[in-house]
Amino acid sequence: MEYYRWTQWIFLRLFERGLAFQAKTPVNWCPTLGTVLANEEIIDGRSERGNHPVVRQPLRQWQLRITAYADRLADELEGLDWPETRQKQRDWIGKSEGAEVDFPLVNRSDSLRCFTTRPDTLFGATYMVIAPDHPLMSSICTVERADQVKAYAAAAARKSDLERTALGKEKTGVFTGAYATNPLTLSPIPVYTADYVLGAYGTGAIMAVPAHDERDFEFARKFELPIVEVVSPDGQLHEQLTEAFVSDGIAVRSGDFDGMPSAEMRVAIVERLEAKGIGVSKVNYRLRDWVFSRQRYWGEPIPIYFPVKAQGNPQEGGDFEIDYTHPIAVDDADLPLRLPELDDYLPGDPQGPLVKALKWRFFQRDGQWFARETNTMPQWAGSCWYYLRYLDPTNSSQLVSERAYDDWMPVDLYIGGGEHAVLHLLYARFWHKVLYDIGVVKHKEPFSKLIHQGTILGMAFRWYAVVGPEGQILRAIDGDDARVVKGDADGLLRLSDTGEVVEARWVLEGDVALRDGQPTHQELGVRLVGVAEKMSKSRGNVVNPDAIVEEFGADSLRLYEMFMGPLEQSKPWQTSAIQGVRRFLDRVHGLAMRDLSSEAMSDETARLVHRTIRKVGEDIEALHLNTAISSMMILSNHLVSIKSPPREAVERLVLCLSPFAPHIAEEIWSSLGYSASIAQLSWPEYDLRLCEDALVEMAVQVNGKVRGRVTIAKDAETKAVETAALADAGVQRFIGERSVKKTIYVPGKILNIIIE
RNA sequence: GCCGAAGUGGCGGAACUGGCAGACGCGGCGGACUCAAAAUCCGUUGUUCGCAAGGACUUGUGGGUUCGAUUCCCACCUUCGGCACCA
Repeated sequence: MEYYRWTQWIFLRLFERGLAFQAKTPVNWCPTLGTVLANEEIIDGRSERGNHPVVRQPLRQWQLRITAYADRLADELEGLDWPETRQKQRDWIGKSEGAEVDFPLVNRSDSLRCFTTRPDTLFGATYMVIAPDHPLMSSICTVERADQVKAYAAAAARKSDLERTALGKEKTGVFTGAYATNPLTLSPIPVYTADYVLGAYGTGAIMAVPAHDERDFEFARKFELPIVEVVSPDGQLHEQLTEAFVSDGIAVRSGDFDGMPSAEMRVAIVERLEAKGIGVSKVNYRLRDWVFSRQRYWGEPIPIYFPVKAQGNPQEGGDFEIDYTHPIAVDDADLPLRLPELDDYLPGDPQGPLVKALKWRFFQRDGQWFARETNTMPQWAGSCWYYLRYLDPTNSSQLVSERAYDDWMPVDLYIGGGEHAVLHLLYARFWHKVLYDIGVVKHKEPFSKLIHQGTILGMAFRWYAVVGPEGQILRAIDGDDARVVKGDADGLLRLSDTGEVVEARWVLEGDVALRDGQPTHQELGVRLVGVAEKMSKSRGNVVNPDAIVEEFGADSLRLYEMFMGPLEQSKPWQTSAIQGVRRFLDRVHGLAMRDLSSEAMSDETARLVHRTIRKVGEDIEALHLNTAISSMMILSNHLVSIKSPPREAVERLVLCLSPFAPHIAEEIWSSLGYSASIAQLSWPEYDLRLCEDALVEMAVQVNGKVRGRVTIAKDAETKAVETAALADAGVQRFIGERSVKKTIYVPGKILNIIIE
């Protein structure tokens, strides 16, 4: 509650600055969840959570004006140490520069404004398209067309995104009966409506230039509209275009602009339009404002209330009418605004379940009734700024103290799943920037370095079952049989030679037999192919970490997860492989229990110890945790082989291991006789001189192939190396009688002798 | 379709800045211990030709640059992730 007090506090700052506002807009209403979802939370027309259908429906909603920050959100990504996610966010924001152009409507005094990124193709605009939900729609369409247009618009509204995409890209649309004038050619052009134009983007209307836009080209073909080339690749005129030419070129059929290159013309045209007052240069974003209200109980209450006209006492069921046009902020001093107790907090009502809390919802002040907002905030709200509150969680007077902020911020390394690449990470950056603007934080960006950890996949082994018409298994074939192909029409797998239908079948790691080194089906004897996929119940390849901890221990699980491979990579879980890290931990433990020598380390051991310290330290910095562990394994293998391992070496190994396997390291440390925690110690130092060898074993190549090796001083002179190399029997054998043409010597690396 | 990432042994993976491909681990094989098994320990393990010494081949495919390419360049194939009528 102390936490969401500050979430509400931030909301009020957003509200004061006009960044939180109400709008009655078509939203993505999910009847099953009883709530509204952001575009980002919908995948193929279904909810990301639970996969329920979603419909478009107008509803009063709170929105956050993230679009006001679009430019900064895109530009300030520059300089962050982030992976590909930077580009993903830029794509999501989708900045596009162009112009808005007015097309006067024929027989009317007003015009239709459209957005285009290609003002240079304006002379080729042969028709216009407006979105089915365009506000001017009902007024511009002619009487005789009205029914058809209305039917089309209604059908488009019903279509979910899923249906729109499932129907392929076949263009549909109807003529509205209206005409507009191309402001440069002055010819009248028809105005169509089609759902390939989106009401929510740009102005909801486009000028269609079929010669230079693939979608317009397709539409023009279908409706037999004129296609006029105005940009030519070579400056020549072409009559019949077989496809849209979308690249830049040379202007043709464009009056006094003829001959101008596209880039230049874009500027010139906008200047002309601006001079005439019929156009303006304009930047648009794909990013939409963020629908921030949810119709659920479990969310921070939105600290806003509204005046009410009431007949009687609305707390006791009296009639009331809420004036949503006058939102009033709750005083900061009255925060947090808590959730009321509710018997039934299931969602369903489009205003949210809080409408049922009459005592909470309505209150009276100076004889006037007011009603609280019954929508609540989404889950994202709290996660937008938790990294700040973590620094100073008990502070009751400030969101975060300056001292705590300076001690910790910005976040040096943020490790999070790739699924948050555009949702959470964009929202959090937006809030951070607002907090920056009001002086709560001092950095423009919260997270300096970002890493997405890879998903751990479940491993399953495939074979193919040849199935008969009733689904019975006729016989089994190898999981890598090349004859298995996917049918184009039905998507079923078939054998390319016999045409029989086959199905992929799966067995788990534990049921795989090995024959001649090949994974094989225990009973059927067919070859299996290991396939790593996202863990899912249906495939049965889910691994429960609790069971792993139970069997191998928490340190083994940690260590194995780090040892599997690069942090950022998706990698398959192999329960058999965790045995390896468990063995390693057991060996280190066993090592420490042995009779340790207190004598100085041998030169060989000392070198390995110092090298390991360096390697592990560097690998931790670079987050190469797998190779850090492997170098500790090398050291432990070495120490195990010594009759009486030096105590000094073992202690340093345990110290290196402690961040990776803290529990067992602590345990070993205490059995080595120390009472203080190993976690309190600082990282061991290494001696650089011991990390480098004076002598190196160097490969000698003859014509690029390794034929021998010599042990020689690291920085030996070319002459000395050549002499040593030529003395090597293996090298001599390959040179024989032939003469040496040239030698290439890279000190410490290689000597390559080129012969005739 | 567009954008991004990645293809290395039976498997997970390693290889600094173009310099000995396969570290480390799993699995396999052989051995020790054991009545036996498990656990543990030792040896071995890319493919292939060869009795052997030794040779040839090998980092998705095909080209290129280079004395030398897993690494750089071009084209293609495959897999994974994201976006998908954004004018």
